[in-house]
Amino acid sequence: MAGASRRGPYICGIDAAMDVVSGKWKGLILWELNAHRVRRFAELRRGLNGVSEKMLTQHLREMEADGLVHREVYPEVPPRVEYSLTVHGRTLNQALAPLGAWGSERIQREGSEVVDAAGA
Amino acid sequence: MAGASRRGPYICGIDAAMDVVSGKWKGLILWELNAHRVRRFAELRRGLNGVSEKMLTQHLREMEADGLVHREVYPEVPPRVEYSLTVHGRTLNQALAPLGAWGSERIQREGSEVVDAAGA
DNA sequence: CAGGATCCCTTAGGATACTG
DNA sequence: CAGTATCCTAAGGGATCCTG
Repeated sequence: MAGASRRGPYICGIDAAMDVVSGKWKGLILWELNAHRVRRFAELRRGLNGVSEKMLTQHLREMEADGLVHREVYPEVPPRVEYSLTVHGRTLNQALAPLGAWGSERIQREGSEVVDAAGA
Repeated sequence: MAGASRRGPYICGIDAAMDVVSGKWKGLILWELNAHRVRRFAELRRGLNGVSEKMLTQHLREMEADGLVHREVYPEVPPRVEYSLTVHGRTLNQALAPLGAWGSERIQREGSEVVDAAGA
């Protein structure tokens, strides 16, 4: 599968986590599913403004394979599929929180000087 | 510049943080510099087994531009350059810690069943 | 509605050779 | 030693069309 996770031998935890999170929309999908608990395909598409059907499907499938997302199919017509986070998805979201905070701070001070506390 | 950070408008903190961390070796560089405090180019290369000179330079330059890494050049011969983390680099490392822990746990249970606590 | 299939473009990543 | 320059491949991402 194209774009699937490596699942290869990892050097460290960051490595393994990044492997699972890398992908243009995965962070947002996590965010969306965490905020709404349950979302349908079309709802997610609207939430992730600009994502193509292919990419959304692909990311969703990878995240499902990685055990982050649960996919519930209702055998109805018209078809209905609901996505939600698994417990792993939720713990990942929590682990991501500090990083999100760091990023937010970074956005705040965008443009200000960059400190240097290197060797000095 | 190829592979440079977007620095574009970010949707959320995760987005901004991921932008700065994405890159095959950045996590490891952060790790190396955090562990050793100061590293020379060749030392980093050895630490990051398999990285090419080009990629190491490229990543280092991007991280420098992002204010994560400090580059100290000693005008000697033979040339000597020392890399270290800035305070931003160190806080990023701290923000990354929970994610690293999550990834480590994930590696541990590799192969075990993937829980499903979705809609149920 | 949800998504599979296909084609195409852009980007990340890497090998190698050369230089201050 | 610490890069820079160049070339190449692989993977990520996306548009569009088609189907259960």
